[in-house]
Amino acid sequence: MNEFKISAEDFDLELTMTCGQTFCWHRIEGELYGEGNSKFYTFRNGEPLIVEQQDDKLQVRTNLSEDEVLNALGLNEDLESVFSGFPEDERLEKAREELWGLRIVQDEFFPCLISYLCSPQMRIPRIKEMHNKMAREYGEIREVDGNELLRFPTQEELFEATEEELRELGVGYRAKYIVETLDILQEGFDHSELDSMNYEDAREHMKRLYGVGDKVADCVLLFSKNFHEAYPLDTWALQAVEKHYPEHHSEDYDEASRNLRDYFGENSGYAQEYIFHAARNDIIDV
DNA sequence: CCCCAGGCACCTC
DNA sequence: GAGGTGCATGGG
Repeated sequence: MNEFKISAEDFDLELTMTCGQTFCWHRIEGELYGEGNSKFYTFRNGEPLIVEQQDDKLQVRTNLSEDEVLNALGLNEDLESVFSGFPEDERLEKAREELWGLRIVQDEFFPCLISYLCSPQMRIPRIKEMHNKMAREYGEIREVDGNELLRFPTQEELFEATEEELRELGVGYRAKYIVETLDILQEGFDHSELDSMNYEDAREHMKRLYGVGDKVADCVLLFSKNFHEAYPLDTWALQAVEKHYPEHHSEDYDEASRNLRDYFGENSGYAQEYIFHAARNDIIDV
């Protein structure tokens, strides 16, 4: 594997990996949502990618290109200009101070989708457990530098899983979401078609997948398809909106989503991440 | 034992 | 299209 450094200003690797947006990255030595070192890995196109932060540089081991690494970590984005595009906003400003360096990753579509299919009525650490169990059972354990790295299964590999087997892994009623969605994917659902769509069409297209509603569609579009205007509205996010942005709140998902995208603009997904994480960490109250 | 968790599909009306 | 309901599993 190649080894190189890339500059990573305005970037907090630890925060980005552990804030709950991604289930596709893993901590080497330790649990992702627990204690451990500050070295993380994932796979892209079956290639391992290992990253460690050293101040404002990243130490990288991979055969992927530097561009692919930058893209995976959301580093090909100027964080300052993302924030300068937001309206003046007290809570966002506070979240910015506390969480500066948090970036939106770009995971691979398939593992991202399957993780979020598991997310309904589930706590974040347990979604991660499910992701890891599927990786162990249907993916690959690859040894790199004496570490056992988990590669999530490909679409074809996971297609072999039955609903019953998945239930035995503990994913509950979400097993049906996974097998039904895999059928639709195998029948020719091509996620690259999303790339040429506008956001609202893309969200509707995503909802053709079984188990994908507005919220899951938004997460997958935001964290794997570069739709930074997507503003995932889960129970936390919606509570925060109701309390702090009552003028944008609505019980209707589409309406609230439109209000928030109108208010925060083309990078409203970044606003969501900062506000969501701040709310969950008592930086701003809900 | 009860409650709820980063919702969703499906059924009424 | 709006509103109600069942859903697997584990932890508080």
